[in-house]
Amino acid sequence: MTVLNLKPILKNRTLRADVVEKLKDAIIRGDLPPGTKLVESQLSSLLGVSRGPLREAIRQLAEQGLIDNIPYTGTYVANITVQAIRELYSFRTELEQFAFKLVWEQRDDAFHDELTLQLEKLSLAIKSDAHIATIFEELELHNVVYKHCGHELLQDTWQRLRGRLHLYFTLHQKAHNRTGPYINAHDKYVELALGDDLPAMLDHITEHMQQGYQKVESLVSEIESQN
Amino acid sequence: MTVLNLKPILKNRTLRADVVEKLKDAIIRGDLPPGTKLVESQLSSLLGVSRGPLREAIRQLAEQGLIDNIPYTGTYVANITVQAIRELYSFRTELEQFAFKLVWEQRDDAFHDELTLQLEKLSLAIKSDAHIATIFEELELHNVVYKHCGHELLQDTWQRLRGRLHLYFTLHQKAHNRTGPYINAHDKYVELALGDDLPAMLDHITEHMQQGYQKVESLVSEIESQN
DNA sequence: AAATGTATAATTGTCAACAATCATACTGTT
DNA sequence: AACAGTATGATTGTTGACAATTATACATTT
Repeated sequence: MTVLNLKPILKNRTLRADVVEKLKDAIIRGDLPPGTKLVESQLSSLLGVSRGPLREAIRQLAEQGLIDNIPYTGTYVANITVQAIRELYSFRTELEQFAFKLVWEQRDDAFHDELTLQLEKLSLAIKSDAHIATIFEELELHNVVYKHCGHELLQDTWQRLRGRLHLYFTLHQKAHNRTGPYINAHDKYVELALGDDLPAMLDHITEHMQQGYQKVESLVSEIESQN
Repeated sequence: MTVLNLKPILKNRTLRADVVEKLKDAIIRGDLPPGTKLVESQLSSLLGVSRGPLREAIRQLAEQGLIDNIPYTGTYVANITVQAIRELYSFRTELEQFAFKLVWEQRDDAFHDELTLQLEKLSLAIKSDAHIATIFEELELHNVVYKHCGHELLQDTWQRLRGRLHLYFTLHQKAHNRTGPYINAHDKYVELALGDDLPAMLDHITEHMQQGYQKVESLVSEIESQN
């Protein structure tokens, strides 16, 4: 052999998986706003793929809740509703409290280091006014906790939420040209996460999520005024 | 018009949806045991459908976690692991506690009636030794709570868990020829659910789930002994 | 005999044509 | 003019054929 073929390892090997990734990114980044109709023939030619794999990708994303499909009628980027945002934040609160209860007794050096590193990355992104990066790094910070729980079901559930959360952050950022978290919003979070007071951590999560909700609340009122 | 055409309302109108339903049922009822390889050509001819819709159905079920798909290799009914069962029960505890916190202040007559009715159905199924029906009715009982929360995200998450839970119950029943819940196991549950003591209800859920886990624990040890 | 390489068969991935359904614009009727 | 009915076009659903990949069995080499 001449060279190692790393493609199977580094790249998604099926067109379907590529399409899922690309579509998900496009939605999350706001390139395909909520409500956009996704016409199969257009999308398939745009992505250079036939309709077969595209349709399979659509099934996956529909199951993830990022798009809505109505048989014989069409596929649409999932609409944002006030209820959906509220539900996301209340559910996320429960999920993350559960995550901390699980992770608390098995926190180790790796957990400490990753959390600290991720906080630095987030701070840097905020300071640099790198809005898109800021959204990503904030989600990555919370992801550290879920990753260390050793609870696959919780992890999967979090991943499903993460996509929609990312979308809300992006839309909010686009609408107001300012990103979500303020500079010190996560300092106390990490401090408590590495401390000894679990009840205090759980309380802070409730508070943290409410603050997060406050920030996207302007998005909520805009949606409400559209009716 | 001669007669109302109710087909579009009562029936899934796409082959894909039919296949999803049929495959899900077959897995949940234990007709396709965990680990079974699902060969597309075989399944499609068995179901009288071409491979297109079948593959789309596979994407949906894979996203729901009922089957595992390895590109270019094959699709398998998801294997049961000890970890998966433990995770399911711990996660379910959190989920149902959240559900009761949500529903508590908005319980009404409909909630009361449905819960009572469902308890009767469950009791009848148990008394009649209707094992398959018993599994269904027990899940339906818990479903009443989720239905009344008005929280779609929670509801969706519960539905995803429900399939796997149903499968575990079925496998346990098949292995030991006895069904899960004992005759009075849900009496206290419903009594507390209709009462005034939320903390007591939450505590009972923890206990209830632990009892449920005890019942399928024999399934766990069997799986473990297979290694 | 064990390990390596190769050919074959089985299976999955992809595609393009065809059928079924829906939405729109148009026509005709009251 | 408003409404119902109809025809047309666009879009989704379905199918069978073809390409790419993998796994198995077999042959070859050490």
